Amino acid sequence: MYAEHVKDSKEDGRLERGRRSREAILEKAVSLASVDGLDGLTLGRLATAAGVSKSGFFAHWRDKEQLQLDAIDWAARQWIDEIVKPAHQTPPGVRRVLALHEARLRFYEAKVLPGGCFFFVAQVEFDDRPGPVRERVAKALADWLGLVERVVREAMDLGELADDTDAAQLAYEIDALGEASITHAGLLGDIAYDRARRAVLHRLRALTTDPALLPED
Amino acid sequence: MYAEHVKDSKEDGRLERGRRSREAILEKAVSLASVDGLDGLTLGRLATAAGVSKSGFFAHWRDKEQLQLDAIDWAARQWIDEIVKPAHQTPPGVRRVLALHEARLRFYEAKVLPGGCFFFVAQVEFDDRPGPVRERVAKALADWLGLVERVVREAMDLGELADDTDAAQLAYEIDALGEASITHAGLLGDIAYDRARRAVLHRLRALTTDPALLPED
DNA sequence: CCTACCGATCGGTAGG
DNA sequence: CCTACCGATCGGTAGG
Repeated sequence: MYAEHVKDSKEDGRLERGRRSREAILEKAVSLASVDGLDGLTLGRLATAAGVSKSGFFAHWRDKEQLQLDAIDWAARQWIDEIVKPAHQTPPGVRRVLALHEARLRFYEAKVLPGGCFFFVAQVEFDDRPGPVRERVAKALADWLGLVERVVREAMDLGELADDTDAAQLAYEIDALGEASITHAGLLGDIAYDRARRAVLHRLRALTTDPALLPED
Repeated sequence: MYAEHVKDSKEDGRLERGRRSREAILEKAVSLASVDGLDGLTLGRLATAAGVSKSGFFAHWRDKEQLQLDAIDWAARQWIDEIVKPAHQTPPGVRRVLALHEARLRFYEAKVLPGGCFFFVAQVEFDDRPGPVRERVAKALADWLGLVERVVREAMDLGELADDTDAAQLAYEIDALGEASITHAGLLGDIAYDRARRAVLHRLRALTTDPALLPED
């Protein structure tokens, strides 16, 4: 770290410029891939969108697959910053379960990414294609489901959800109801987001020991 | 019709051969598109898979978009034959609602299409891309949701589902829970199909006036 | 010898 | 339906 800093100073901020360039390219890559997918994302269009030359990529990434892997990591950090962290401002328990789902739907509705969700597109592309990209996408999905499941268990431990709640099953349902809202909203209208919201709210109302913790419809 | 028949006889079955070739190509197209999408489907690979030359397509279709539109129609007929019709052997009511969902999951599990579901991939590709393909995909989704909703209303009319059931909301939830099972199963394992099955079963058990109509877990 | 790029072009393949 | 091609663009790499 120290060595890097010294070197960077001597060479007039080249490393720092490189790092910023890299982050800017990844942000564009995630944005474009949310529409066209990780394969539909071409280096030529990404270069144009990021304002660099095509060959400039190969100073940062060996090949397209390395770019795809780093884009997944960038999108995972965005997911944490934009969805997981805001939801953790809500107190633990059944309200935090709902807050996670609603933060996700707001992320979609606000069109933070033009295609709605990077991970959804990546999952559909790579669910049946072996390789390191698939493994990274699978890990991201498992991490998200694991997080939802832990927040559900927390609510059970606090006595806010019934003891016999199947946490993994509920995590699947919450994720499914959220995922489908993107394509349904895109094809049939924004009412899909309300459907996704009410589906989980009603599910939680049926499972909670204290309905007063949850909002009305 | 009569004129076509006469012409066909005269020309030694050419029209009939053309029709069969067309159907065989569409079947391959839907199969390949279920994995790589309607855009990922390239004419070169489709030609090889169907055992025809690339230029042979242009005897049947003006351009790639025409092929995509016909592939959607072919997949819609397959959906009716493989899912809707079998489910209609179950008596109307809450049991038929569940039968529709389970027929769909069996269609996925049996890998009738190698990618699982043609429509799911097409929806994700075209939900944010204007044009005639998008309109056809949107219509297919609306038709399916409309069918599920009508079967739900039928169950309400028969007194098997609560009077205050929101049929369109329930149709959204059933579709969402089914759709997500494909990517979840592909990335994390077949348990996703069981999760999708149990989610809808439990949802219907909570809404039915006669739990004896539904199976145990 | 390093980095972060540039303009130009490699061998192949896309839809038509 | 075939061979034979087109304009363009793909992922990736050359020298400077």
